[in-house]
Amino acid sequence: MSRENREPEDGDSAEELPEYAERVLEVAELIPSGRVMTYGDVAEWLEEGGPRQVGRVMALYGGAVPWWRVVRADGVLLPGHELRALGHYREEGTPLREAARSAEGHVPRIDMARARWDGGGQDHGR
DNA sequence: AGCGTGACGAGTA
DNA sequence: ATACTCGCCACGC
Repeated sequence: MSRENREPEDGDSAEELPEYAERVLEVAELIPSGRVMTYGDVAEWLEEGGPRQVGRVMALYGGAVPWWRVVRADGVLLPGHELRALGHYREEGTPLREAARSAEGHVPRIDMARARWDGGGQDHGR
């Protein structure tokens, strides 16, 4: 019960963001500094779509929000933006998991067990 | 209309 | 720990 609320959104400009995208970005902005949420978590929170849909939104409009706080469930940093993300994580104190042996070019992953944010038990208009 | 692709995720080998 | 498969769903060709 969510796939029928389609708004044609005619030629009027100013807001071309699909409602779903807007919600995803909204959640992304809620994530506290130093914490992260997975794509799947966001989707569950919204009770709509799935990880891939959230990922699509982030890929397209993520630049407008703290995109580094929305991560993959396995904690792997976003390919292509690893250094930028890493900078934010170190700055925010996000728990990271570095390999015991530091190999060159190896990038740390997020310590999901500690960094994952559940939503703080907040309510999201339900 | 089918088919491949993806800022995904969980399960299996 | 890595590799592969399958399920998922919106998009583009």
